Amino acid sequence: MFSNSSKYAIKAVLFLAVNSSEDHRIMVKDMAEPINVPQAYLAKLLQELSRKGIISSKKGPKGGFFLSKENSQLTLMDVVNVIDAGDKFNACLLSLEKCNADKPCPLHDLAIPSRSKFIHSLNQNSIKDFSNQIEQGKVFLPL
Amino acid sequence: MFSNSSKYAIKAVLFLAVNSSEDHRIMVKDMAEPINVPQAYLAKLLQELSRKGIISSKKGPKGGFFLSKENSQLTLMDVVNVIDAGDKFNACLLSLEKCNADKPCPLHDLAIPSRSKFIHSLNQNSIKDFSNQIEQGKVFLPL
DNA sequence: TTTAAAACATGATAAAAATCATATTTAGGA
DNA sequence: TCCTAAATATGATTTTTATCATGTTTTAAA
Repeated sequence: MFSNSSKYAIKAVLFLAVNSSEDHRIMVKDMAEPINVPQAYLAKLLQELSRKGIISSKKGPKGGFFLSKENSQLTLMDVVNVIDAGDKFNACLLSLEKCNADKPCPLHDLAIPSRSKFIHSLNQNSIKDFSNQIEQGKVFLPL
Repeated sequence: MFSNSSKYAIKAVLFLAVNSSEDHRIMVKDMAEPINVPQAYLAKLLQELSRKGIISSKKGPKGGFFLSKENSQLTLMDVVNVIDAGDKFNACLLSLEKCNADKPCPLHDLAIPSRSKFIHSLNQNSIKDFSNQIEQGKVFLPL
């Protein structure tokens, strides 16, 4: 479903959503271990997310990464779209070019309805929504 | 979701289900193009499926691959379990070790219910069921 | 204004997945 | 029996993904 990279990116963004703010930035080296992602790889991912405007950053001493108000209005779909290119969520499960609702492949009807629901949630819930859920103890982080 | 390899394997098995029989075997070179899979790669996959008892084969002239009655009682889950190792269908979407129904990760409840349904269908429907659906024109092959 | 701490940019290496190639074994038919 | 057509076994190559490493730029603070 998700590549390793986008799993890492999601974990990082959720971590920032819960733990960072405009004036409390977090350095790569302080989040790599808590979210269990190799530090150098995480750095690369965070830089890309930052470059694409998904997260914010500040250079130099006391610098680090954080989510702005605007950032946390984005969705996890925005996050994975930056990391994994290509429209993987709308592709046929068997990668059949011709597969569609009219001429469905054998797996289409088994998979698409539930998948659309999932995609919809990814598109509807903002990052902020997720961090709220975490803070309310409805879902859990140990990442 | 599925690796490239298991997509190929599923396509091959469905093709055999519809087109082959105990006494009408099909050669790699005659199925590679119809199902749109590189021939040498397909050969390797078919050989593995055969070795693991998912499909049947006969060597030598007039040989080829086919599904026995028993083979077609297997499920697509059996197919992918042979090709993609590891319990990928029950793993957390974020690969979190600690994620479970009691302490769900933020994506758990969005994904698991629909995913379980899909997994259930993969486990319940036999290959024969799928080829029936194809023959009845309910689902379509162009692979 | 100098120093050091941070992100940033870029490229190198490693591991995994996909693809290709080829020699060996089996079996049908002349 | 011999030839040939097929699967089988095995390994090599390529491509993609994941990971590591290192020099450059920015900026806070002494």
